[in-house]
Amino acid sequence: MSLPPTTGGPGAGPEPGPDSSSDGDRPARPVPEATVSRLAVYLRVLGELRESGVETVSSEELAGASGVNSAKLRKDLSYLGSYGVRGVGYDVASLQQRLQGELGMDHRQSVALVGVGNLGLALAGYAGFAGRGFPVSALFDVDDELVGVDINGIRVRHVRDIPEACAAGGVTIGMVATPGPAAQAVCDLLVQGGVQSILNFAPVLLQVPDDVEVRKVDLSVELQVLAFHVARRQGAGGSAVVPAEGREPSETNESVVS
Amino acid sequence: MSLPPTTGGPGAGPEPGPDSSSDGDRPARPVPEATVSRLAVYLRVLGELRESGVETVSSEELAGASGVNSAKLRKDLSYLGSYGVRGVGYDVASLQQRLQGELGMDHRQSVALVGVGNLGLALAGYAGFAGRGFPVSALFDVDDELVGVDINGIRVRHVRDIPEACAAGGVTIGMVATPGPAAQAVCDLLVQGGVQSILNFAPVLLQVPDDVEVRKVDLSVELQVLAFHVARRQGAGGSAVVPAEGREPSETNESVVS
DNA sequence: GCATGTGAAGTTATTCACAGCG
DNA sequence: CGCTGTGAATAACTTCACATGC
Repeated sequence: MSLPPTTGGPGAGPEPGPDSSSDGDRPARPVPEATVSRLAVYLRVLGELRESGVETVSSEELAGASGVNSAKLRKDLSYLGSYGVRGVGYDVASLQQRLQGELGMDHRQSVALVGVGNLGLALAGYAGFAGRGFPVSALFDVDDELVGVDINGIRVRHVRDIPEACAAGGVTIGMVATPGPAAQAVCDLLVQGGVQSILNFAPVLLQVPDDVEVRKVDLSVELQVLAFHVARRQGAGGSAVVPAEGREPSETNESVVS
Repeated sequence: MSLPPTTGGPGAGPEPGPDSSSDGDRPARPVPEATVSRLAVYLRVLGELRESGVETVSSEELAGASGVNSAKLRKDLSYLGSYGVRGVGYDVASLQQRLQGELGMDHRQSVALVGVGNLGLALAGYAGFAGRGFPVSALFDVDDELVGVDINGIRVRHVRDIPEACAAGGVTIGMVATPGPAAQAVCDLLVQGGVQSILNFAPVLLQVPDDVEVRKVDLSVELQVLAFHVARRQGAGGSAVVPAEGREPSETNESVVS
């Protein structure tokens, strides 16, 4: 029960070298993690601009539409090299292409979704995925009622088929939308199938090998951060608490997706 | 088209003083933003520990179960004051209570959800919300097919009722799960209804007054960050790109939830 | 002239390492 | 003696401000 946290090694010490992959070439251009998330945002905005027929944008404009300030945007883009023209701005089409390349959109990304319950169904049907280059191409569940059912033209398969199906289908990204208790087992199956990137919606900490990347989306955490700010605004400073008429938080904590 | 970004002022210059609010009292305990998100995670883990009958945890254990290192956890908790016992650890129950207070769980949090489509339905039924103190208490949509329908015992109302219903129901948090183009209008209605915290699932940047807090959950961005790491691993360093057999990203970009 | 690209300064967050207390 | 709480050191990220080049 005391396994090491996400990133770190077994506990020995800090990692030996900055990059252990055998490529050996360039120091693998260090794009800061914070920058990567924003690149994805810029890419969407560029898509919208392109549809609107805009051919060129300044850092100021693109930044404004992305919700960041222009200096940050320029610094972010500078990690990819110079793709702007001084005194003019950026060419929308070519910057878009550059970002797509950088964000791995030139590799085919194949997404598998495990857990076709409440949330899973929504994710399976989420137009934003297919529309942005991440078509969900495989569905899995344990429920016999669901296995065999067609959703958006994709047949739900049993989770036991995950390793084989993922390996065969070249799945690069797995999404885990199962109840918490099932998540780790499912994750292991995905890893077994060669999946190296996992988006986890289950409220648990997934344990994975060092070469697998996990991102977690925790909706309750998002709400709680908002609740914090609500409390901050209303309750002001005090430490004493208002009893919140007639209802205590109580220890209810069933957790987990449906 | 050149509205100022989220936080900053009109753009004149740096703010005059460190704190311009008129409270004047304590510097309003500065809990770092990054810490707040983690407090929510600790709170969940504490709930699980409590259910397991654990009465005391060390920073090491709690940190491990939360996916952070122990120093960070201790520093995070230190912003709330000393609630641990040296040489022993933390009392699970009292720490849980303390965190609940800090995260606004002692105020009643009432959540309104706008957009009962694909994703909205899933969110409405997400057990994790109700179970963790965030019951969705109001549903809204524009679709006449949906208005009037009962979902989990809650009747869907028309979006035009948002201002009145939110004000009357004391809604503190609004969730926007509409298609992108509708999001801003919906957001305005929520703000009109007095909602000061919004969780936005639509792929657009919401424009709100300074006293309203918005958090954005963008699933495509999450996938793209993962895709970036996939590409980084496989494609290695090179700048030149593999044409990805037979399919270009193309300019398809319909975006938006169903 | 004008907007990019970038060193340098500033800010925020993480980690270290150890004093202090039960 | 063990584990918390925290100042100090480090690292990551952001913002500033201006040289650079079209």
